[in-house]
Amino acid sequence: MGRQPCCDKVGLKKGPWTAEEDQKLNNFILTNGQCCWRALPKLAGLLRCGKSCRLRWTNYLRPDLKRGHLSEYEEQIVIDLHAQLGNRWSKIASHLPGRTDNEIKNHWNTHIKKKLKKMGIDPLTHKPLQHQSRQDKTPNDLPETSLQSTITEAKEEEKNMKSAFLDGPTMTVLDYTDGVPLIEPHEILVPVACSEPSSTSSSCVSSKFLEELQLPDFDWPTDCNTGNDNDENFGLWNDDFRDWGDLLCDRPKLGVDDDGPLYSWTFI
DNA sequence: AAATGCATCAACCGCATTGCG
DNA sequence: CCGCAATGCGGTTGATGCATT
Repeated sequence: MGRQPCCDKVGLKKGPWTAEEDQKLNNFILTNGQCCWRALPKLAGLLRCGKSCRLRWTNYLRPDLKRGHLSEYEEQIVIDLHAQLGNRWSKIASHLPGRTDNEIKNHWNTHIKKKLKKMGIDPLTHKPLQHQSRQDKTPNDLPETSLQSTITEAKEEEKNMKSAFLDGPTMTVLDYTDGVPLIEPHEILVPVACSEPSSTSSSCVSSKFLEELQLPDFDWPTDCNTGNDNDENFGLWNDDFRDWGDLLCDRPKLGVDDDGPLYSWTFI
């Protein structure tokens, strides 16, 4: 016996919503508020299932929704949060007022993923692609019996990475969620080098890190280090290393969720 | 101008989680 | 504590429009 369908689908409409349906849903919710989604279609005179109505409302009709593409600033927040939370889109969306989980998920898959790959960063792990050759293997590529040794190898590799980064930025991987490392803010260690804490020259710091990391050759966007939060074109490294104090002890807090405070951080 | 490929995003599907009796 | 219903969430699909050949 299979699972019961979420709603009686016989006679229910599917596919794109019409303007008339939108109006009915909108009017009903604005008049009555969001109540039981399952009963709503009938009450609002819609031939849709409750789930479909909820989705349409949360992703499209809600009056507080922002329209248009995510700004560079929002994109940076998404990247930071994804590094900490993984594919928990609703959690990520909760930190971006007016944006929906669906919208962020779509934007991630169509834009940010490509952007990160282009920059030599694995969008899944947020690590430089150079270190991903082994991890790129899917479980299907490996015999089941090698699982334990794979874990050991992964740990070994993590250790090696730490050593490799000894003179550069160091990150301790505490845990993984959906293949994404979770780190604590205090675990992000950056060497005191090159720049005075008060220095505004983030490019100096970043370029030194890049040299030391010996990343594969690729063209870094020229607008990566404009060092101006108001700059529409600021890139991944923008301002993140302007103030060493921030990195070493007091990273900007994005918010708080069930798991504790969320901090903005950038992996180099 | 037509065919094809690609990118985008709204919407669907099914599993997970939550709340309630 | 258990079972069921309702809701939430993330992965995936498919329609659409634009770009390229």
